[in-house]
Amino acid sequence: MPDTLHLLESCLVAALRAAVPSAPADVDPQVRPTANPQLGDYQANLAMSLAKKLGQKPRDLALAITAQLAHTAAGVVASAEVAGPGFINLRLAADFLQRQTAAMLVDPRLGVAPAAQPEKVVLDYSAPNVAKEMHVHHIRSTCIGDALARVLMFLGHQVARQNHLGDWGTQFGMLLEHLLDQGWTAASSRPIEDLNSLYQQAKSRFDAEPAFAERARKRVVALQAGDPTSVAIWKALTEESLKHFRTAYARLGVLLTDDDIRGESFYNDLLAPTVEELHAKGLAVESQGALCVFPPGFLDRDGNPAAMIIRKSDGGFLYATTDLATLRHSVDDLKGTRLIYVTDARQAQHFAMVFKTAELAGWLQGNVRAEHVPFGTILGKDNKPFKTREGGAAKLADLLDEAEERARRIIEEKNPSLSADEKQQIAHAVGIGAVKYGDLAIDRVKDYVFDWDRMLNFDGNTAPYLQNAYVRIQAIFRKGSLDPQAAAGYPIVFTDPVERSLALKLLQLPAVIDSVAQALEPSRLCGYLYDLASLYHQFYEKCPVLTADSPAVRDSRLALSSVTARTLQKGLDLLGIATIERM
RNA sequence: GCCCUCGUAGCUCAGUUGGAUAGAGCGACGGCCUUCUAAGCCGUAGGUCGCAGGUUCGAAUCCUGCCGAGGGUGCCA
Repeated sequence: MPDTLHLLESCLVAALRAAVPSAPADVDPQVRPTANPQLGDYQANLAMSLAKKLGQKPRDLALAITAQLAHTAAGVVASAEVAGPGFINLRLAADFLQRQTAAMLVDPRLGVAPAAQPEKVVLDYSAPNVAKEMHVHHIRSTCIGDALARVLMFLGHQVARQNHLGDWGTQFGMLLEHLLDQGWTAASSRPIEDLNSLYQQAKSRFDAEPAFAERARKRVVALQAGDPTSVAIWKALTEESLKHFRTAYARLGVLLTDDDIRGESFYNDLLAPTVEELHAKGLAVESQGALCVFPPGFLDRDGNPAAMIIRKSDGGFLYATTDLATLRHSVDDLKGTRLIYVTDARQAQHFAMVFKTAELAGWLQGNVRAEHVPFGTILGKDNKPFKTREGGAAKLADLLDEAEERARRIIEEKNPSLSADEKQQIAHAVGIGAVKYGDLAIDRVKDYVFDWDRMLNFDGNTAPYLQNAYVRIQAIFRKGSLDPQAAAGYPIVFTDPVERSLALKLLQLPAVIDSVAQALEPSRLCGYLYDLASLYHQFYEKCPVLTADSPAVRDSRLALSSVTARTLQKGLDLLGIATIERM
């Protein structure tokens, strides 16, 4: 099926070219849904920005374009009116909308065309640290990255998920040294909770005992050189951590598997060659005993060129080295043309320096581009970074427990007759979904306040609200003993304005998905799904389905319900959130 | 000091890359269930879009300067 927005755009460009033959063919007609439905379905704003270039008055140009639309948009646009300084307000033909929606109903892809030019995307996200428990903050990279992976894959891109575990480097020196002091061997094993506190002990000693810190630094070098004892314990720690990560990922319902693990240790052998090449190219120079790159455009606190250290004075490597090696691997070995890094906004300058260095080194060139996808901090009610009541880092597992427990209590109250199994399943889908959606629905780059009442509310832009819209549709089909699939092929007719509004919204799905893939901003999909669910709830109030006035209207409403359900389900799936049959 | 991000209703947040009269939810107030899930819908109240300039047909959105918050700024990541 032709995409509604693209179709309108080509109608507008054709009308422009018919009205003004000298107009450029690649002009953006600036077609978008109107903010105010009273004015029309879509508006085209090209006349105002183009008028000056073409030497015409905006309104005259708009009128000339409008006159041509009768030919170029026959059967699609029912009316086009010029308003204000030169807006062209478009009202689409009802039968066009009805046919488009019916086509969407039978299309397995819901009208979303695969990308014209599929890309190899290397997507770096999640990246928890070995020997530490996952904490609340990890939901950000993990959920945002996972949603982006799903959207890009749905558009037909090849996505290489990269879980860049923190499994190497300075912190392991201190942890290993501390464990060896305690008599650890490779056979020692402790659950992740204990490792977490051992790590904290090691950190305190590192900060307080210079002699220990010195041994810890030497231990890093030993580990990186392959010392058997160090490596054996390191492997045991890693395996224990992987168990913990697998549990967390399964619970969150994200795509990541062991196959996606590309920890820092994976790049160990690439670090020295990367440094050597930068040195050979004259980009890295020695400064105060360390090897540094000074990418242009960055200043330190004294106003001097800012250093990015790629080799410490003791010979060790830092995360800049690893990130540069990772980037090269992504380009040279994985053949990625779009490299995406989903990390904390605090690393923005670090990545800007890494990308600039990679450009200068010739590793990022041509159609290959690297993008940092920054996100803000999760805050508590006190507007400070989210902590437990005791002031420690809040564990992700505890948060998810509480989410499911809160959801379970609400279900118990609202729908006590469900079976225990079903309550548990619903509590899981609703609780986890609410937390993930709460994270995804907010403009990525902003800090946000973690608020159970916002996330688990059944009104407003929340996962439960969307899940409930889906559940209500399933209830209709269940009540009528009908298969939602059976509605495929039913013609759609509008008998109430809300049906038309619902169809218009449904047909905006492709544009929204494209926009998410381009801006790497899942909240846009959330906003769309919320609008859609809200319209469906209005439809549900005003338009009885099973008891509609005629069989034709009933079938049409079944069709609208069916395609809405599929759109909600697909949209939530792209966000990594489950739908349920009852709640 | 320099650089980056953010500042929208009492609270939590949207605002389709510059479009028309800035929208939701919570909280407050008032309606709607013998009828497909009221886990919903409808209505009322609530705004100097941090402040001041600028750019233009048009600015919450872009530019400049202030104010405020957070972050970064060489041997952690």
